[in-house]
Amino acid sequence: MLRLSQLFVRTLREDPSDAEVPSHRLLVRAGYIRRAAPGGYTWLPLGWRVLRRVEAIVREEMDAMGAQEVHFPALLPRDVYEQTNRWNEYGDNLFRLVDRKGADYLLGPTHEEMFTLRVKDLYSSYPDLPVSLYQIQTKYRDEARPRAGLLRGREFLMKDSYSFDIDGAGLKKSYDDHRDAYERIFRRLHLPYVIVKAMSGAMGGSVSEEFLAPIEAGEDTFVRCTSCDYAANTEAVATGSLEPDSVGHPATTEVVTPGCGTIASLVDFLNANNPRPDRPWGASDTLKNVVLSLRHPDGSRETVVIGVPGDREVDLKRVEAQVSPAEVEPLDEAGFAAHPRLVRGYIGPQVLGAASAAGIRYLLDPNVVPGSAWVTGANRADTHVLHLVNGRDFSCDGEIEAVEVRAGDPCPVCSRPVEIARGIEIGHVFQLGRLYADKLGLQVLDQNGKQVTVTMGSYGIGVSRAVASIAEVFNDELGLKWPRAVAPADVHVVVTGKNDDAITQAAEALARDLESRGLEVLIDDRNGVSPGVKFKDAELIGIPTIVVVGKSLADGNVEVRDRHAGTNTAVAVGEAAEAVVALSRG
RNA sequence: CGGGCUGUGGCGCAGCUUGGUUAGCGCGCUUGUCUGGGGGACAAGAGGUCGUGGGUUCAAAUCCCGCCAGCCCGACCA
Repeated sequence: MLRLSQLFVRTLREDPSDAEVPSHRLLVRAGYIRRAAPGGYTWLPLGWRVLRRVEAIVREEMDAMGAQEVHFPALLPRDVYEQTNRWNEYGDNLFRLVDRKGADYLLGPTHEEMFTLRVKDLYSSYPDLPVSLYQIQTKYRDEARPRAGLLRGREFLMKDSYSFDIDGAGLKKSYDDHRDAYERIFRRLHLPYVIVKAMSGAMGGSVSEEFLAPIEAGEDTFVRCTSCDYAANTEAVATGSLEPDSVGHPATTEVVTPGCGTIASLVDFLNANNPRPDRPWGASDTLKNVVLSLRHPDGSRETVVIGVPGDREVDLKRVEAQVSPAEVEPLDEAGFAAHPRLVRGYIGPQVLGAASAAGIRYLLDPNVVPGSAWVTGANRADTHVLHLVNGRDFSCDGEIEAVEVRAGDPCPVCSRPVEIARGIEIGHVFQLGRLYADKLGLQVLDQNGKQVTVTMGSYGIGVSRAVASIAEVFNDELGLKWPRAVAPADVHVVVTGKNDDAITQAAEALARDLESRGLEVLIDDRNGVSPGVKFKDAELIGIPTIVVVGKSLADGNVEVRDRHAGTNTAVAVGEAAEAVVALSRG
């Protein structure tokens, strides 16, 4: 039994000034956590209980799907990460340290290498596979900017698992098993989630999905269909299929457009001097050609131009996800100087293309559909062309998903409008394939006695982040209100009488009764604390069932309050324990 | 890493502009009395390197510079 008179906790009457998002504010205020370091939190007894309950659910479901729990060190030697080049590639987010001998170490941000090498160490033939291993481990990432309390720390608890299979079909099954287990886990946690398609980046062809909890404080933006179940990370979202433009367009004409280096000025100028007969010109009639510089992994640079409708911005993250592993940035001054054919503000596709004299690749966003007509630059200062038709007057070297996605864009599956939402990544499932196994030489003998490279998946759940996400979803103006599956206790007994009187005795007896029925009980047995304070604390702490033993005892009743339903029911003392048990199981 | 704001007892804040008593208020904490169904009252207390290092000055919480930390926005985030 937890006694509030003894419990190591202090609730705060006011919000801590450094906490902004609800989960951070309430977890600190209700005495679950305290900040200990930049991006690091101390778990106080209440918080630690919630974390352990979440962890237990994750563990149960992982075990149930046949994964085996192991535990690696968080402190890892550099050389292993050298072999996969992640010592370098992981960049500044890797926590690095040096021991007394000057040897380099790191604090594990994720453990692909260690698991791969351990499997290589123990297993060597196909009957050993498949195998899925997992751990629940403290992870470290040297985030440039920890924020939002537990939602984005530098030290956090994560369940990471890895599957090892002999072939693609096996990997697919391991992946699906994990995906199913994740769905069960998040359902049990009562954490709403959306599974979104994620970019697999350089691993081309591999499958990756993220589990996002749709909460405002989240830092991921995703797209979901208002009609079907399509959802995707904005980087991975595909443009809905658009009809080609089959309307006949007038022949191309050049117009002199002095000082029209921007889309807005161009549209204004055209409406004033070259009005359309049918409707005013708009930014969406213009073709904007954005010049980007790609930096390839070998260090070489390439200039490319991407054509998008003038009313849209280019989303560099989406572009980067598609040209990965190359990195993308806008072309700088020196870059323009090296390409005299690119007349800034007046760039048009007529002179572009890999086969052109300039030799610059020209890519089009799918929103620039075949047959559509555009106003665009004439590649001479102060001159634009009208009615330049895609396919008739210019061509491209390929398509690229480049524009920022907007609410209302058509769903790639059902063409109904999509919406944009915010979420936090609480899980990620990833078919790694043979990337790590290749680099670390994880091979086993197959049935024919041949060495084959093992294919892998990696799967993560942010356990501490899940706690924060649950707090983010389940709260109101009074405080937290935990789902029963993860609450720090099942029932919170509030004693409003003075010590040693009948009320106290009845409350203590009820608490013991509840405990003997298998419930975890938190009792507010503090003496000399007014009822108002106790009620406020109970609501703030957020245990889903609150039983008040107080003045209604005179009528033989206690009050059973349901924090979620907001109900307050008088129940005879003798029936209270049963009623609470029923509520807790309901 | 860039921009903005901030750092004063456990928590929330005032004081800083214009340097000068013993650094103040509310909450919380301790003791006592009262009170006892919505953060109650009265009284007496404890608790402070004013983030930190340097500088200016007879004198710095206050002015100047560096650093550290926090929050927000952006960049970053397999």
